[in-house]
Amino acid sequence: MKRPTGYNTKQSQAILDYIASLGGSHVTVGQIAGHFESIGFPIGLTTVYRHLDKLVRSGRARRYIMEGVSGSCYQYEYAEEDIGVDVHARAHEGSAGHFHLKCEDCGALLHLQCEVLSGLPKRVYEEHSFRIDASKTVFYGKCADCLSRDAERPP
Amino acid sequence: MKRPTGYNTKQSQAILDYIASLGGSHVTVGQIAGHFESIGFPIGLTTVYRHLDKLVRSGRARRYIMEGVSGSCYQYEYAEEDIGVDVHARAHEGSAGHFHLKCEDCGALLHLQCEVLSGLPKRVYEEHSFRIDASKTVFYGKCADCLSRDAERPP
DNA sequence: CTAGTTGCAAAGAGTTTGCATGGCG
DNA sequence: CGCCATGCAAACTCTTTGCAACTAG
Repeated sequence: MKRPTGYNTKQSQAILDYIASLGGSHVTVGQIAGHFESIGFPIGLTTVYRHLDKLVRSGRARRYIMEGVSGSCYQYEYAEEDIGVDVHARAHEGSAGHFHLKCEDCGALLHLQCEVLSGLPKRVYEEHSFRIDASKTVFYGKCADCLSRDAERPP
Repeated sequence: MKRPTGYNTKQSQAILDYIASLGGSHVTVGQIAGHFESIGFPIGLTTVYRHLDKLVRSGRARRYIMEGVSGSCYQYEYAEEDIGVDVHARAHEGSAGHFHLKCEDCGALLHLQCEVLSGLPKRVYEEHSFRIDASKTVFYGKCADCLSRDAERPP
């Protein structure tokens, strides 16, 4: 993988380490900047944006556009080994990449990986000639917590 | 369905008619405003936003946040009869309501109904206690046409 | 020394809100 | 007349760019 001179600065490494430490959970740029500010190592928003951009382009992170309570914003997550750059090349073969579940009530974003779905991109490609990009697909609905809360106290 | 007094103004009706005429294709607010300007019946951006907001809330339109070449923006599409409000009531029973496939290249919106997916909401509910709202879920990717175009002339 | 990085400030783009005007019942 | 729709302007949020100071090799 191409690695330009001087790329591994403190900030660059810190950002990569941080999103990697989240194990696939999503963060916004603001949350990342906030994290580093709170640990006494502030990183400018601009810098965070630029590094995430690099990481996304090199396949080490993924970017989603998501709707939140107050408008929309980008969310980033670490791209784990098996669903990185090379997924693009073999997506039509049925990548195992996970889907996402977003709770419309509480906003929780969950990972969804189950047997039915792991074969879905392949099936859809075979039956509909449509190549699904799992990483950009989000299922909307209600999570278990909100469902049980509703059951106790109907809306 | 509740219909407040004075709701059917010229602008309101024009916007609904327009997105309905697109047969499920998506448009941005700017495109809608541009359309009405070009036909000699300009509607202010604010008004477009407000009417779309109403339409989304009443279930006659759906809003997606999408990534474009120059940043992200909301896109709207007409909500057809069969994937409207009543899906909510029986989603947890494993509704047969179809999903949508949206081509990121050409914007085509396809209906997706296959055996794997018809049982998906039920499976996900059983395994993850998450109730999927099929009508709000869109799979992103590339349609057959764009795939074959890419094959001929790689990007 | 040189090339690349950093981050403030300012510019952009899309969306929402405040408010005065105007149309329709 | 009274209520609500309309749309301009301004506010807001998130993101990107310009630029001068700085850092690492």
